[in-house]
Formats: sequence, C-alpha cells, structure tokens
Amino acid sequence: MGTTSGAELGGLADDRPLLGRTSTAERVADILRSRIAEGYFQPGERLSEETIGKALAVSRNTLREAFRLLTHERLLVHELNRGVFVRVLAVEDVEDIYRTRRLIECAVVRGLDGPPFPVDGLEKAVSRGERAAREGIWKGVSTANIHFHRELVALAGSARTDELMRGVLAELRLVFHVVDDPRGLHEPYLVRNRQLLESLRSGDREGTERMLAKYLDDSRERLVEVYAGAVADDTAP
Amino acid sequence: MGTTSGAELGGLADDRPLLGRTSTAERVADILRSRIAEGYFQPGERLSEETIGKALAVSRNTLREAFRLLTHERLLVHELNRGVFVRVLAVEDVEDIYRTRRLIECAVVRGLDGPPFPVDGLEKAVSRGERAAREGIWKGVSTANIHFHRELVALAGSARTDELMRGVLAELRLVFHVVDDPRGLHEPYLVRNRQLLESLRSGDREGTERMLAKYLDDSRERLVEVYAGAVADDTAP
DNA sequence: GCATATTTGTCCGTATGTATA
DNA sequence: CTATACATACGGACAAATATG
Repeated sequence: MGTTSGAELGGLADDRPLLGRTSTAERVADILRSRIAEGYFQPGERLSEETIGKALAVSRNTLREAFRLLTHERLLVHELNRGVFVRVLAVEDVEDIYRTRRLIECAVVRGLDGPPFPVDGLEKAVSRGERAAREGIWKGVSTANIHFHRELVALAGSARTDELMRGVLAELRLVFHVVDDPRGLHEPYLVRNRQLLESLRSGDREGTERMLAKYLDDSRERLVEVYAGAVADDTAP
Repeated sequence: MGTTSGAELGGLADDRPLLGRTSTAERVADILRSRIAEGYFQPGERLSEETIGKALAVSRNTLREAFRLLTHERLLVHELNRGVFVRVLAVEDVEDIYRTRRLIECAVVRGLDGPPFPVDGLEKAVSRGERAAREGIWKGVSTANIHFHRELVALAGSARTDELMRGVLAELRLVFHVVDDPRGLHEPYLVRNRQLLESLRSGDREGTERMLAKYLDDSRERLVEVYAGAVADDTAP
C-alpha cells in the first residue's frame, strides 16, 4: 500500500511530524495555495481529501484544517457533504472585486501623505512586468501587475487593508486562469502602470486618482466581457 | 464524570449530529463568536480544548475546526503547542483599524450614487442607539453604533467590503471589552451619528465626508488614549 | 535545573449521514 | 430504489511541547 509520493504536488518539507516553525496544516495550505495560484488546480476542480492526503502524506484531519484556511480565503468553496472545490467566480464576483479595488485603490492615492511618495516598490513591480513582457512570459506580467497594485495599496500603511487586497487579488487570479489570454489581458496595462508611477512621482494625487479610476473601469469592463464568454462556454459547450 | 452540560455556553441547537444546514464546526464557531463579542470570554483568556469541547459536547477535532475559523477572523490567536487565546489587540492594531475605517468609510461616502441615498438602515441604527441610551443600556449603544457604521459601508454595495468591515468592527469590540467605560466612549457619538445621517439626507457628500473624517479621528484619538492606559494597567498592575 | 502533569499536535478507525450513479 | 462513494463527526491513541511543582 505504498502511499503515493507527494512529488507531484511538491510535497512537504520533511518526514518529521513537527519541527518546522509553522503547523503542518499551514504548510499544506501554503502548498495548495501555490498550486491554485499557478493554475495546477483549475477552478471548478474538486480536491479529494483522500487523494491529496495520500499525496502529501498527511491525515484527513490535518488536510481538512488546511482546506478550512483556504476556504476562508475564498480560494476554495466548501459544499456540505460534497467536499471542497477550487472556486469558480461568478461574473458578479468579478464586478464586486473591481468595486472593492476602485474604492480602496483610489482612496489610497487620495489619502497619500506627501509628496514625495515612496514609490520604490512600484518601480520594481513595473520594471519586472516590462522585463517579463520582453521575455514573453505573460504569466509573469500578470504576477507583476498584481504586485504593482499590492504595492500601491501598501502605501496606505495598513496591515488590514493590505490583507484585504492580497485576498481580492488572489481571487482575481482565478479569473485569469479561466480566460487565459494572458497577453491580451495584461499587456495593455504595462504602459498604464508606468504612467501611474510617473504621475505619482510628479506628485499629482488628483490626476493619478482619476487615471487610476479610468484604468480600473477599463480593466473591469474588458475582463467581465471576456470572462462572461469563457464561463458561458464552460457551462454550455 | 458527567460531562459538563453546555448550558453555560449556550449549547448547540440539538442532539442530532447533522440536520441543520451548517456544519457543527460553524455552529460552534457561531456560539464562541457571540461569547467573545459579548465579553463572556475576555481578551487574553485561554480557550481550553477539553473544557469547551465537553461543555458543547463536540469532539476535539470539530472544536479545532471552529477555532481555526475564529483565528482567521482574528478573534482568536493560535500559539503553537500552547493553544488558542482570545485576542488582545495592541495599540497599533487599534490605530490600524482606524486607518482602515477612515480609508474605507470616507471612500464609501465619496463614491455614493445619488442623491438621494438609501439611508433607512442608518436611520434604524441611529434610533436603536438613542433608545438604548435612554434605557441606560450602554452595551446596546455600542452595538447600535457598530451597526451604524456597517450600514454606512453597505451603501457601497460590495460584499467583500462589507465583510472586511464586519471583521474590523468585530475586532474593535475586543478593545471595548478591555476599557469598559461604555458610556463615556459611546454616548458622544449618538448625536454625531444623527448629524451624519441628516447630512446624508441633505445630499451633501463632501460635507458628510469631512464630518466623518473628523469623527473617526476624534474617536481614534480618544480610544487609543483610554486603551493605552488600560493595557498598561494590565501588563504592570 | 529536574521530574512530572497537563495540554496540544497529529493520526487512525469507525459509524453515520448525504449525494449521486 | 438500491448501491456506492464520500464527507462528517466522534473517540481513542501516542508523540511532542509546555507548564507546574
């Protein structure tokens, strides 16, 4: 009865039951979170307790704790007596995500102290995105774009707001995995990210806020359009 | 060794293991959340797996799932191999909570569609607070005040923003339980809540936003002052 | 500093309820 | 309707860490 090796899923750090600083459930959650973020587990896919438990060599109780964590992060949905599934966002969820982003990101820009503003993190994210684009790694462009907006929100200096944005942007990744035309989705925002950065550098809060609002409205509109099509294809092929 | 009856904690709905629509762990979490919100479990108190498990007649595994849920809501903190404790907020947490509130609540007002604005929920919360004050139930004033701000944020129409605010205001309750001068803390805001409501009724977004910003700054300042004293008393008596 | 008791961390086996073929 | 597969929840067990004397 050789337990399936966890190699395919990345596996846990070691055999020892407890020596890492974090609990087993959290380490399992970290692994699963990565696999979801990178699309190894597709939205809609069911995550079997037994299969994954064997693959990672953890008990069902431990695995269930990990599932709970990810469910609370809205990456998994839990259906009573049916199990957990990778979340499939509704179009309304996408709209709510953008409603939240617009509210918060614009408020952050509006409430900035300064100028000057500490834009180092933003600069780094922008250039990473540009480099990824030159190399044709569109998934990297997507990741850099997400980092850009996280760095933007980080300017507000609030841990709770940061965490909200982290979660919201992680959800957004689920959408990207379904539509999966990374280039068409993300390339247009490379220049717009740099524009936002330069606008902040110039110290123009109001202009940046307006620019950002339009940016998010455009992004939402386009994404909803594409996503609605993709979801429709999926439910009625 | 009769298992301690769950009467003291409120107990579960019934004996049956599964007939309600929610899982046992969630129902347990609901009970514990209420007890924390009302101050039955004080900040800093340790929640024993065995004691509470017996009192609510659930297994340790189930109880641990409930703990996970509440830990993720930041109402409990989990210390490895030591157990879970009711969260004790640092002064910096209070400041971060207010930073978040100011960012979001003001952004909500700023972004309102209208006028007119649908202020029915706000009206209800305000009058409930006024009634509680007339009856001298200061804990009720606190609850109504929290409802007022939740209703305010609800005007943005975003589920994710609502949930963030729900969590943030639940954390804030932990602070109130430590300082516990409910009247001094909440009474001043009865009139200010009504002023905000009337300002919204008049359709003056900008004026309301300014008023709200000052309101939150005042509230933060006073609460931090009182809370810093209470925490200092607690650590060095 | 040491030995002991308590509590948590993890896993397993099993009985029961629920959904689906 | 029955059968199967799976999640739910329980109780017990032992290891590991912490708290107590």
